[in-house]
Amino acid sequence: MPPRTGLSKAELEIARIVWQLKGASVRQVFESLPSGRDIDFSTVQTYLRRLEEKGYLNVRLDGRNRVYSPKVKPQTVIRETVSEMVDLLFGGETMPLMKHLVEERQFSSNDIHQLRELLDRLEAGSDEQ
Amino acid sequence: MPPRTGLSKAELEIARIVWQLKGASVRQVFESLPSGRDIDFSTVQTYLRRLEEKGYLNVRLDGRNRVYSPKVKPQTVIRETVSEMVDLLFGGETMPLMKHLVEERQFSSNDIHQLRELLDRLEAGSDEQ
DNA sequence: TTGACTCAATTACATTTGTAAGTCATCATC
DNA sequence: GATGATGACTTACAAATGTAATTGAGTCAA
Repeated sequence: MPPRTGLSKAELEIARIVWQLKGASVRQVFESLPSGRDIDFSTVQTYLRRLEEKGYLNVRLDGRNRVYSPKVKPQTVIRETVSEMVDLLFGGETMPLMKHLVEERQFSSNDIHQLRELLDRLEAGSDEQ
Repeated sequence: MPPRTGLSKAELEIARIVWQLKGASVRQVFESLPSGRDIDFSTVQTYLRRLEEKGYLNVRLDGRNRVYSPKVKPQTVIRETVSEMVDLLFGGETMPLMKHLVEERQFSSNDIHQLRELLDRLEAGSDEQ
């Protein structure tokens, strides 16, 4: 397979809907757009087609409807996108992003608790190597 | 001022160099490109011009050299870019990104230590409201 | 059986982005 | 004072992106 080329913003937006629905027709995606998001049905068609062309989605025919489903795992797309962003904004270093997030975004005390647990688990599990 | 439009990847790359140098001529930016990054001098010129047009950089003339300096604070650009990414990838929720980062990226035990401290400070300081 | 719809497929088109070439002025040097 | 480097400024141009109109076929209800 040719090296996937990145997703544009609009494509990512649409891909996320397909991921959530775990496969969907153009119409389903169209109808799942958040209310503020006012784009044409045929625009959605275009994005889905491009996502398929780029190798991110599979298509199958259900009668005469195309049903799109994830091909590349969301996990993978997320990893790649985040990685690119870390490179671009922080020269590839994760810690500055972590600091940025902790300092600039909102967390409930429950969130903080969960984060602590994540860190605990990390340390516990970091016995390899 | 017109609402700044987002930065493209190439523009962000160049902007970061200007931030680091805290102001630089085209040539200085050009020479600060990492060795692998092989783009033309005039390409750098174009990116800097666009960054200025978009309102992200200031220019001043030093003799016949243009010296570009940050206009919008890096902090702000970072906040906006991260925010957009969180919206796009995680529907605006920060926690899933935090989990992703903790689970998918590498941290030294010192990093983990620092993160714990950040969280401590957060909780300590979260007395406002 | 004729609209009204729905959908697939194709085509369109302006804007943005990544990248650079061309032109003209200036400066330093030979 | 011709020549080479430097840089500003202008222009270029293909690819990617955001967005949609058009066309044509199939389906359903009246």
